[in-house]
Amino acid sequence: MSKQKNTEELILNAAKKLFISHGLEKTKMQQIADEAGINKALLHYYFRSKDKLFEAILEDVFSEIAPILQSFFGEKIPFLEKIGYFVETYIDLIKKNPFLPEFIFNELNRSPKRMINIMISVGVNPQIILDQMKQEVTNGSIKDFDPKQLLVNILSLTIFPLIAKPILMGIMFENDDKLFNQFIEERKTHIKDFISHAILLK
Amino acid sequence: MSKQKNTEELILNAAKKLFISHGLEKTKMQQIADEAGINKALLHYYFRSKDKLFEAILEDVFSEIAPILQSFFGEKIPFLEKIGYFVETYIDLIKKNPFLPEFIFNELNRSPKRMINIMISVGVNPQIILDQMKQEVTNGSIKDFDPKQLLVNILSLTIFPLIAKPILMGIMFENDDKLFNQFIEERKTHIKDFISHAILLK
DNA sequence: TGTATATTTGACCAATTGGTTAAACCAAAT
DNA sequence: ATTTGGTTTAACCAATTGGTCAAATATACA
Repeated sequence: MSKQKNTEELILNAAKKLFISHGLEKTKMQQIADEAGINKALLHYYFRSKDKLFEAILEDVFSEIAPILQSFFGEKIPFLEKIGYFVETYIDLIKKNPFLPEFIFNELNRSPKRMINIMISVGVNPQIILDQMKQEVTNGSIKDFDPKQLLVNILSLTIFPLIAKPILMGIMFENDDKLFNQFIEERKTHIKDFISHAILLK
Repeated sequence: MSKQKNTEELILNAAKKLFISHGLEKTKMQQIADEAGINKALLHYYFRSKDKLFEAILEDVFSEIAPILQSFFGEKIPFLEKIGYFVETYIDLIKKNPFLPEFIFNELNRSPKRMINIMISVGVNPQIILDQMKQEVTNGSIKDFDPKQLLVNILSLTIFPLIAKPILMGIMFENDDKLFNQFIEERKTHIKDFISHAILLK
């Protein structure tokens, strides 16, 4: 079977797999060709250069992440629910794509401007959620913390442990993947609890 | 002037500057030689290979960070003070060496085992601070959160914003360095406040 | 001064890598 | 069957890069 799919898709799949797990510079055009089972020149035939191919992958990856970011930054659901939902969907996304955090982080430092543009084009606009937090403060439902600090706290608590997986694994979980996964799973509720205790006015 | 210092130090300084700001693979031996004002072959004369040279820099960098980690993970000072001290010294360290987080993070993903060994050899042992937290819980001075979650929270809140500087700058601070620095400076007290509110029993 | 030892240099090498090109292949239309 | 157009391939190229080496230079020592 697998009568041979669309060659372009063959390339995209191979490139995605390798770019995400090894990054831009460590992934060689020859590797992508091998992974796709085709000739190297074909890569240049379909996509002009390595950079163009990489960019195609970037867009593809971000179209996957976009909905999560949009619901977090944009939708008008209650604040604490929003946090819980964000933590949960983000963690699940990373579980399915373990190399995503490193990939995004590397790309972010390689060309920040491009990434920021993608973020913005995908609907990331902190103003809405910042306003929402200010509202909650004047409501008297949460303590008077700087909304920007609060926003960064949420992102930190959610994203950092996944980025720092290797070091945490080595130092706190004896390199046991199961233990680490359980820890992350528990985090889904812990982060919401922790933030609730920190900001809720009794 | 500059009668020419010890050649070895010349190399180490040049290599440190370039490795830290551009990473291992993007830094070329020729660049290091140019930066040091010497011939490329001399690099191989003093340090056998690029890897050996890089390792020397790694050790150097970590000897700078070691004291901070040791006082956080090791010393027996009161818990909240410890957090405040850690946040403050860590942020100040990064302000002096802006490329350190990216450098460490990259190296961490490049060869986690080596980094973990360095960490351990430098005195990072989470058991002590975890025990300290358990103690505080049984004391009844802080709420009954899982100490591991708490530890990761502290690290996340402190380290993540510095790692994520480019994206935060672009999305929340209009790429204004001054604004961002002020935000980070305020974080020194905010993190301690935030954690206090979250874990302290009234 | 002459000689051994350590340092420095320029030229060179082999491997890797992104990219190019001319020719071969193949399916559909004439 | 032949032409035509897109597709695929093998061979090749130029640039980069970590590393080597023999010769040159400086330094110390007798």
